[in-house]
Amino acid sequence: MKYSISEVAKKLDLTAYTLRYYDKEGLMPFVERTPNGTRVFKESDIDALKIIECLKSTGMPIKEIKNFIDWCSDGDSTLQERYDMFLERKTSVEEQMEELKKTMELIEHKCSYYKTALDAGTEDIHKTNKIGNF
Amino acid sequence: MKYSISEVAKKLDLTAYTLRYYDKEGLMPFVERTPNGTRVFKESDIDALKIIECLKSTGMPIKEIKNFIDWCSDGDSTLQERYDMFLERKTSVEEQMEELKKTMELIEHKCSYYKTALDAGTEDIHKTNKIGNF
DNA sequence: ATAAGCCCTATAGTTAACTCTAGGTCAAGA
DNA sequence: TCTTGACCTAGAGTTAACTATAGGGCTTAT
Repeated sequence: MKYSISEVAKKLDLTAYTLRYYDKEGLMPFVERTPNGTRVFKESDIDALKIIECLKSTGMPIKEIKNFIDWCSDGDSTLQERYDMFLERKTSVEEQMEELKKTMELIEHKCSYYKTALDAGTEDIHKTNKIGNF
Repeated sequence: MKYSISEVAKKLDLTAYTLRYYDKEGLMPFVERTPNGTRVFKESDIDALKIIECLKSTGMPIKEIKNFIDWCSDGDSTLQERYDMFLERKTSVEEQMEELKKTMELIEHKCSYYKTALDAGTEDIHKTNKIGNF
């Protein structure tokens, strides 16, 4: 099955602009073209784009994702680099999860703070203790 | 206890530039000044900045954080808005956690993919099945 | 009293990741 | 044939969030 750029954009919830931008940045060297230059995406290209989106969602900048794509093109000699990169991504995601957990605790604290204030009709209910007055 | 802008920057792992930028964007209307204009931070200002950092870490843009700060200045009439905002943040963080979990699964899959390839010395070990060739 | 070191404002510059416009090609339908 | 609509490139514009510079003011140590 083959897809046009706008079909892929819809599938991945991106715009065609974004996909062309990724291509320009060297993230999609594998996508083939018709003789007149139109991009033709195959199933495996979409899989690769899903990995790219995955890496992006870990906060990895596009230039670093390009390194990975280049390594992929370079073949088996870069297996170690790619393995190390994913291990590093794993660590990064773990840290982000920890960070989010802490954020969640503060947010939940604020939710109950405002619930109490709302029930009382005033924030003054909290003003007796010194912390958390925001 | 009072603090200078650079002391606060160090405490919160930000730069003085960033703090002045926040101030310019209206995030710190509560910070007092000496007669000649120098900012003087008190403990409660630092607490407020921690909340701002917390909101920022949920992905909230500075302009929306400013809305919240404005509501805080407006007093009890905005308690509902502030409560709703934190509930919304809570939902957002929950979604981000879900997203990160999915990301983690893919990353871990890639880790074992590359571990296997590395042990075999070649990525070809995976080439028999059609998916996941990246 | 003068230089160092911190503070200030206003404003310009940077970076990442898009997002859009202009100008053009090509294929299919009325 | 001619128009519509999808595709293309090159390059300009946008936005958020800083980051830095220029020019100036206090305070403190030599």
